[in-house]
Amino acid sequence: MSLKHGLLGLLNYGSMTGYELDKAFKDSLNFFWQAQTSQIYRELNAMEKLGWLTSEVIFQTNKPNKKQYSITPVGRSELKNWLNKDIPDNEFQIRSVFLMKLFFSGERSFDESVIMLKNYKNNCMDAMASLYGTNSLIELYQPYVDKTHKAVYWKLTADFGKSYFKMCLDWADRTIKTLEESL
Amino acid sequence: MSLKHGLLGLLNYGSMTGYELDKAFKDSLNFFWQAQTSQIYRELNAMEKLGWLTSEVIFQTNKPNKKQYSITPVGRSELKNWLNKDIPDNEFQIRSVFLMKLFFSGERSFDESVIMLKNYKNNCMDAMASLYGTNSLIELYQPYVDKTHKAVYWKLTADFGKSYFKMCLDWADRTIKTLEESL
DNA sequence: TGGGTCATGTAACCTGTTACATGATTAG
DNA sequence: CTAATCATGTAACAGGTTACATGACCCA
Repeated sequence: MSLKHGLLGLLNYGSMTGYELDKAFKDSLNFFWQAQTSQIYRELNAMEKLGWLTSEVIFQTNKPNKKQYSITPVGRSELKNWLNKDIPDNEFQIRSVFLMKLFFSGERSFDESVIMLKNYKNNCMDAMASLYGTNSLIELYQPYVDKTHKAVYWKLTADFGKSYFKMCLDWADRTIKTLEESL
Repeated sequence: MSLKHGLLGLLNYGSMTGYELDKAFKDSLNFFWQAQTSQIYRELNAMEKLGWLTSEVIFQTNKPNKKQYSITPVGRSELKNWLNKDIPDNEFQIRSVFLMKLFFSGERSFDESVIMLKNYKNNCMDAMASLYGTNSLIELYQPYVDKTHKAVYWKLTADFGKSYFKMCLDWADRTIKTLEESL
């Protein structure tokens, strides 16, 4: 149940509509968690039923009406609880279609494997580039987060990403060499 | 649809029962893909309906009967097809409850964050240790894989894991230091 | 006599994905 | 005129998780 808690964490910074949450989510948590817009709306409904949120309809002229969600005390204590609960071991596991394909690459040609690895490198480079762009996002959102030092944690997650993709690129280079030498 | 293809890949090495597949899966693919036993049985049924597999009941005395699955030509071509199909971009994304908690760690104390990071390090060390154990598994399974060089790809995926967990440990050390200095 | 191995599942549930629907306003 | 932004969803499906069920054999 992490998507719910991610939304809870964002609403803890301030009340927002589903639409705004969707954008905030995609600007911040998206690098380590993904969610479809439709899923966000569904979860917000469920969370309201759980009593974690309340909603208020805001009428607008010239624009569609909107529904603003606010975190409740119950929601806030749920967030703290979740934060301090141990993460189960299986949450640390890797899930990678890419590695699964590599595992079975004995079933195809050397060239096809190398093409996949080169595509992989391109993906990593793109992901890394977008992480270097988060610095400006962090500054953009900083005023909305009450205590400034909280942004430190955002930066730490971004650092993880940078280290991760760098490691992937290095590994891919070594792997391509290993394959070339095994010919 | 990667679990189906993982099972297909294993059955491509030789016919097996659900029970044997479950064990082979957990000995090999488990580091980058996870599946419950019940899910494996369910998927085998679905794959048979798709015509990717055939099954044959083997009667046994003193032991429960078993059902052996064999890959069909359709299944084999599905496997090759899947291997050479491009991996969609979203398959490269990270999903990490751990990073989500770190992101929101401004909501809790410094000590609690550090405890989480130390737990994380322990998890990484365990995972790394179990990867160093795969070498013997690779040798164990090698006779079952027709062409010996296929084990190269298994080793490459294990190398990824080792690099990954090493990177995680280094990052966690740096992160703990950063947090200590920010006090 | 208790726990591990062998062997196969069902049912309910939760989460995530894909496709679709609507419709006004505003900036280039 | 056309694309983006604002704003909220529903429905169907796919995939993964959890809990439960059964029962014999074998070894310590």
